[in-house]
Amino acid sequence: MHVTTLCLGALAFDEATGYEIKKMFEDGPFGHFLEASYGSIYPALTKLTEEGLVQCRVETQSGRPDKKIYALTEKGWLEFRSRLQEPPAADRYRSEFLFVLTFAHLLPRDQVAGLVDEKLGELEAALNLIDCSDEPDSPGKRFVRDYGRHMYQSSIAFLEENRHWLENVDSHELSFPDQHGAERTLSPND
Amino acid sequence: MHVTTLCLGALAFDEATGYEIKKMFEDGPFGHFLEASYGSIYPALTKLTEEGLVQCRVETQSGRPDKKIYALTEKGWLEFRSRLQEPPAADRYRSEFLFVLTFAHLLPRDQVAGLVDEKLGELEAALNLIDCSDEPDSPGKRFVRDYGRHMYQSSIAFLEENRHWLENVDSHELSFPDQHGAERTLSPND
DNA sequence: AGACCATATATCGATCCTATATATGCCCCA
DNA sequence: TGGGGCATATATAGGATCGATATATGGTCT
Repeated sequence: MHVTTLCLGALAFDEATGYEIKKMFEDGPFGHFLEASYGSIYPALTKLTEEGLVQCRVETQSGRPDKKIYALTEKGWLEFRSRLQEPPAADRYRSEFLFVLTFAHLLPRDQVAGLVDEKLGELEAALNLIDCSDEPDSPGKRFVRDYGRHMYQSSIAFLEENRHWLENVDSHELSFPDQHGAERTLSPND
Repeated sequence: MHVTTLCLGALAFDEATGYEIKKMFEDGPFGHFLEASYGSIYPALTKLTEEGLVQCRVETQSGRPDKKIYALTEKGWLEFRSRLQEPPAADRYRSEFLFVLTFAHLLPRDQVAGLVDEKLGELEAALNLIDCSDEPDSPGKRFVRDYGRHMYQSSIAFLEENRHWLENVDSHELSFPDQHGAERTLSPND
């Protein structure tokens, strides 16, 4: 799904500037499950304007660059509804946290505990952000927000209940294996 | 985190070809939480070879391109352990599924139900894939696998228990609003 | 006073993905 | 027995996207 489609979705809620659209991917309705950078949003808005799917109204400001407020045209509205029909791509989850934990046996115990603590803090903060956000004004928004809260809570619960499996292990394989990783491991018992 | 680091991690398990590394991001130990394409893996392996972090052994084959089997050097091993010390970037979750559901009120009821059904199918398939995979040989691998299973189960549970909030709504706002999305909505009651 | 953050647009370079090219053997189904 | 599709295996061109930075100023915090 192209960034232009995401921008159409953002503008389907209300007219907005590029800056405000970016914030929708942080705090707003798309927070926690979508991201887009200025480097993709601004070119997308330019392209949408050229295609007649959005229109731009300029508000002059002093001290800051002029505000360019974008709004859907009727053509853009129809185009967005058409794109919503297409099957969405598969969800993607990228976690360097889990990547590092995969190699917990190569790290000192304290560091593993620190990583888990930090992740728990992030998850709590994200949960808090959800609960402080505006009340959703549509069933879709509500559903998505509740889904996010559920998943964060579930993640916290798992980490708290299972972290001991990572932190209470004795063996730490810290040496370079003779041939390759799977063949030979070293532990304090060797 | 750079793809080169991910490749070092893959080779920390065992020597492998580029093709096999790619599979590790689908079925293998990194399945479900990391992705990398050929377009990034092959250049990464070339770069790692130039830097002396991995070495390459060629096995000739008939009918297929020669197998290039890559293995960590001791320098690569030390480099990988060093990179594991660095704090991992924040997790990223991208869901076009949730994006579309945010606009559930713009879609026919059947289509919403279809999307949820399809997502449930994907989640069940992913769960099944985890349960069919090899037994993990390290606490880290086991933890990560169990985390994945937990989150898939949690997602399934939420969708089954809450889908009715999306599917049993009456109002569908299908027209282009006069000014912009937030100002005026149409429903059968208007 | 000074540091930093919010506002606001814009772009360069690096990174990464998607799609494709190439080549062949195997399995399945008709 | 033929054909389609899939698995194996490397490689790259082109496009999409991100991260960092530039610019400018007013407000808040210390």
